[in-house]
Amino acid sequence: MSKERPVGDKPEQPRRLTMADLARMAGVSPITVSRAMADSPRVHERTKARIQGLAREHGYAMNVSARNLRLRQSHTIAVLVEMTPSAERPMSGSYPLDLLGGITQELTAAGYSLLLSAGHESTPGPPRGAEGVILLGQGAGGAAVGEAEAWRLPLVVWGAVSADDPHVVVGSDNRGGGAAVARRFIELGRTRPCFLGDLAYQENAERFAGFRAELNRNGLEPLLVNQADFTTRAGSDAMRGLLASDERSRPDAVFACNDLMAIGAIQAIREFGLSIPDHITVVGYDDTALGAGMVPALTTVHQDLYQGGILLARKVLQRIHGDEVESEMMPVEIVIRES
Amino acid sequence: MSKERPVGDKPEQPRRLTMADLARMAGVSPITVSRAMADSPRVHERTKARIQGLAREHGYAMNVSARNLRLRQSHTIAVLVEMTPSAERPMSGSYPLDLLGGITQELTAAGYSLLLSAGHESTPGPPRGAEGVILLGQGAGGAAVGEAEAWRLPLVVWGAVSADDPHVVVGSDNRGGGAAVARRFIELGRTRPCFLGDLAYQENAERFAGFRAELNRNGLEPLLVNQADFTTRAGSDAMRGLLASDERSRPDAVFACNDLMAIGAIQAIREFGLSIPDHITVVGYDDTALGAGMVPALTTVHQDLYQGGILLARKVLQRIHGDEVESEMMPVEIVIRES
DNA sequence: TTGCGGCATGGTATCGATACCATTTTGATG
DNA sequence: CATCAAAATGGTATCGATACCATGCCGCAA
Repeated sequence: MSKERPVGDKPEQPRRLTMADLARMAGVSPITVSRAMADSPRVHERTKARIQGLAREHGYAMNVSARNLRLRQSHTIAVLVEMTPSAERPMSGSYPLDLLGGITQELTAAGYSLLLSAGHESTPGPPRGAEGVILLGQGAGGAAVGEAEAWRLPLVVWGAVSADDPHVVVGSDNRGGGAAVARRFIELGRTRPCFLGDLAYQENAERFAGFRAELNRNGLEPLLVNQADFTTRAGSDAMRGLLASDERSRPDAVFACNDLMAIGAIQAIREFGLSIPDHITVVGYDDTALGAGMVPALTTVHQDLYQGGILLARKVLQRIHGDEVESEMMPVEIVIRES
Repeated sequence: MSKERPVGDKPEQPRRLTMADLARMAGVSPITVSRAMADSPRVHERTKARIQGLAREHGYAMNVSARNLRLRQSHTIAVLVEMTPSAERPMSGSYPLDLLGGITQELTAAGYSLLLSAGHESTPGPPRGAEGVILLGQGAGGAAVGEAEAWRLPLVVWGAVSADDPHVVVGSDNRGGGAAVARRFIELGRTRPCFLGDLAYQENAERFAGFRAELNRNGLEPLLVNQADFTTRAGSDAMRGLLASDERSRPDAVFACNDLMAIGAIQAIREFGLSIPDHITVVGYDDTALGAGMVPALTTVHQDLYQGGILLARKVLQRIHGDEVESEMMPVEIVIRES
């Protein structure tokens, strides 16, 4: 006897297939269908195959809400991205997108979904039903961290890794990147290295720290140009200032805290009539497509952001499963090109 | 009598607050709590306030799965992003991220969540439980569209808008952008315009079409340099080729299909010893931060991607509500700077 | 033939929120 | 004070999938 729908909620749709429907078709009970779909060993292979076949044939899609309700879980991770206008933050370029790629890959592989939220929303609570949170954008220093932490959910942050930070942070090895650049300069025999960038940002501070430490080990002290902006224009301006000085004290090696500034610096140097890399060598950071396509191709520090995303995802999942998780630094690699 | 949990699923957690709990605390029935939380007019203001107060005080968070199950909806939109390695596709930069920003804003405002998926996953079906799909990345031409369409869900695509396309597409007015650049060149009195870009991409083809049509109306015919790559290097190379030709036929105005190529072209022109914009004027497309920060600052065509995201979101929601929806072109605007 | 362990499967209750319909309460008017 | 409409609230069933426990069935040893 076909049951009329006693609840008149939405009589429009033809009502999607349920496990009960499949069960009727296969001549088994709903619970058996459930087991078959979960590939449980408690169902005979023959039955299982038949049911799975039927499911595929009729395009059965499981109702996630029902499953999640029964299982008391959502299989969902929230990713919060602080998307700010671009001018003020170093969050230029597609870097969050690369991270997202890695996160997506790892989460979907684990059967989880990714719920995206933008920062500064009016929602007071955590994104609906998320089991964990990944925070992208302003590192472990910003206000968003505190807010996210208040939700009492497993939290992982992308940013600058520091030992005394209580959060689980994944970030690239900024210090190591700086050191690698320093080593490169030393190999090239440069003696008047210079750093361009704003130390107010934790990441830049780390890069400079690594850079300086390595130089000091070799008896050198870098010149620091604290430049607040992140644009090519900022790079040019800063560089022009340096070039104006006495030839004897003029830098012969410039480490810019990102590719944009490095490109600006290169422009200024060439306009000034000096050659790259003969007179001055320039190294950037980020390995953007832009720097790679330039003439001369930019030497830069590459961070594998996709891999970073994978790591972030893996760590939230581990925290959800109750494992202890530590912060981690991604190795970076200096890509030597023409500058 | 306190009920023991008959099902021994997960005895660990302290079990989150439910409406029934709130109901007990407030001395009302669960259904009243439900109404109060939904701000229904069927509950006395006094009661409503009391219940909402309790909820806030105890940090009550509604179980989304249960709600969605009962309501037969998920309040979730899937966003598919075709994230490809970057070298080959024009999807450079942060443009999908800007779109995502707009989408997020509009969806969360409407009480919907955004489920992010990366392209080329092994998942055969639509993202779990989504009510609609937004496709970002390869426009209405790629393979992903067909796949997404097979899911029978309301679908909206970002890409090149064309009249004969059966899909709902949102994209910027590429043709209009091209025309605007043409008008600019004509205003400046240029007579030998040139277009740099790969017409294999629908968007570029549109830009060229608009550019050419407007020039033709003024008795001019643009030179087309079909360049397959999208990098600055490609821009330089193409430009060097043009500069090598006879001075009489050398272009005096270059429209590059994106900012990167425009920048490359500018580099080549300056290396060649010509001045910008006196000898040759250059216009890009996209209005990236990069072009804006350059010296000389790049004149370019700006598209409001954030607004585009809002539009995409709005259209899926409309389709979900059963409204007829048409494709739409976003207006673009030429930003005149120094090049 | 009888008894028993193990495998395959089914019945029933449950996750938490909400629609439908019923019931109680309130307020207003004759 | 009685009567009735409107307002406020509650009981019960339900969304779809799954955990627990029970049952039916098989073959094999005694």
